[in-house]
Amino acid sequence: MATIEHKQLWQAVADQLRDEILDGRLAAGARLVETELADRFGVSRGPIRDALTELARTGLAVDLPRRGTFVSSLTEADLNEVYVIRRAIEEVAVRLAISHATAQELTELRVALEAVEDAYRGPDLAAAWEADMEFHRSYCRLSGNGRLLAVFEQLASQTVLLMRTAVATRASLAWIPPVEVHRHIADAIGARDAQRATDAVAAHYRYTEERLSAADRGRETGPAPSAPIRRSLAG
Amino acid sequence: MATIEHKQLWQAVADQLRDEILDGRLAAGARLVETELADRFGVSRGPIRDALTELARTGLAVDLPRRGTFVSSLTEADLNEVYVIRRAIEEVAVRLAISHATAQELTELRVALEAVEDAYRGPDLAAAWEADMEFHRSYCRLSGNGRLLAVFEQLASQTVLLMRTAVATRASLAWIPPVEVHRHIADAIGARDAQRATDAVAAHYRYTEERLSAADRGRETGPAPSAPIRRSLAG
DNA sequence: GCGACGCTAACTGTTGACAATCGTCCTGTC
DNA sequence: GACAGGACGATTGTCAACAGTTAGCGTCGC
Repeated sequence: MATIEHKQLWQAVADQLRDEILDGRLAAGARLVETELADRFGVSRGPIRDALTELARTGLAVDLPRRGTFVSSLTEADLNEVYVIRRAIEEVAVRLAISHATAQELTELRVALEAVEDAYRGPDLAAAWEADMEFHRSYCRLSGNGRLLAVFEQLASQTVLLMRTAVATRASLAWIPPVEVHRHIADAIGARDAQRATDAVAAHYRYTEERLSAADRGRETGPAPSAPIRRSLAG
Repeated sequence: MATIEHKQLWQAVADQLRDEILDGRLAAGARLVETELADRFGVSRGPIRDALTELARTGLAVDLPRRGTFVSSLTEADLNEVYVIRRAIEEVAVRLAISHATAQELTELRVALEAVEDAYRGPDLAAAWEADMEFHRSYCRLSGNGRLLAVFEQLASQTVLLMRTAVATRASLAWIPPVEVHRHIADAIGARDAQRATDAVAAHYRYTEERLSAADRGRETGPAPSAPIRRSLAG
């Protein structure tokens, strides 16, 4: 059923820019000038504009009217916002997935889980995060609720960006890969135990918060307080 | 603090189209042709395109590449999707609002509640729905989570559209205004009782589902069941 | 020396035109 | 009579240019 995607220009541009933002080549706060990008990609400003609105839609960029588009500078507060919503919708997602996913569909969850565990064993953190997101995406997809999946997608790309900045200031995060929490979620869904699955999701996010707090305590002794990231454009 | 809004053209167009979709002048499935709209609004196709992508983003229209944009035809399944997510995020929203909204901010909730009750007493269903959405929007705003509010906004406009189509096929809905459920939510938040507030939101959505099921049963046997408590859809 | 004003450069918002693609109608054939 | 194929029309995707606005910088007045 793989329909050939006649990719629009703006999609190709958006994909490219998304990658560059997520792997840090485009730093937070960087300005995305339409004319520059148009030159660089060899297309006119139209598709560039479409790509930038797409990035703004997914939260990777912010669009200030008449002023330009900038790579998002996400902060601690943003991280909390994202996790609060992800937890809420994923708790629902696992329940929905349990109630109407076929046994065959549930196997793809285990595949995704193993990919996560493998990836976190490796050295490439960015790849691990992608696998991580793909695992969560799996059961959001299996929920059968397209809008839920869409909300998740938005938050997923922001999550990766947030992890980047979090690790940048708190290197210790990289040493505590979140593996068991994912296995618990997969197990509970596999057993079609709704209550346990919900709890497992909740536990996942409690664990994540705990990791962040622990890393924070470690950071308090060192430099870099969190304040000055905001409004890098005014300075 | 009222900063002057230099409204972009596409925003004005999007607002206008949104109104027309929500009050039914633009029927579900209607085609939105860029050149036509450009003529009608006296602007070029650029801002029209932006407006259409905005409508697509909020779910009021769907964009088929190379084919055009159409007013969304939302179905029963969409209604379920929307309500599932709204329930999930609103349960969180009330808890957040309780934990960090000032007493003064909570008063705006009561104002919104009274607006809802007044509106449902009147004959204008569309206005009642808007007031209804504004009530829910209040505590989503008070949650302090901007992304949560953004997700709500998307779903809110779809909700209004869904109610339109639901009433079109099940007139009996108009006779059962959902008033008490809102008061329970407001009361629980006002008392800063997180558990009761969460339960009240859950009850709200159970009640809504019940109303829809009841209307469905009424529809299966024949048109309009009796026992009217309150009157009148559009008079 | 410090703050306010005005100028300049750069960029976005908007426009109209061109080109590629899709749906539709008509025709011809099986 | 139904279906495949081709031409036409309509509509979107893309492009290049114009106009208005914003930020930065220098200059003037105090």
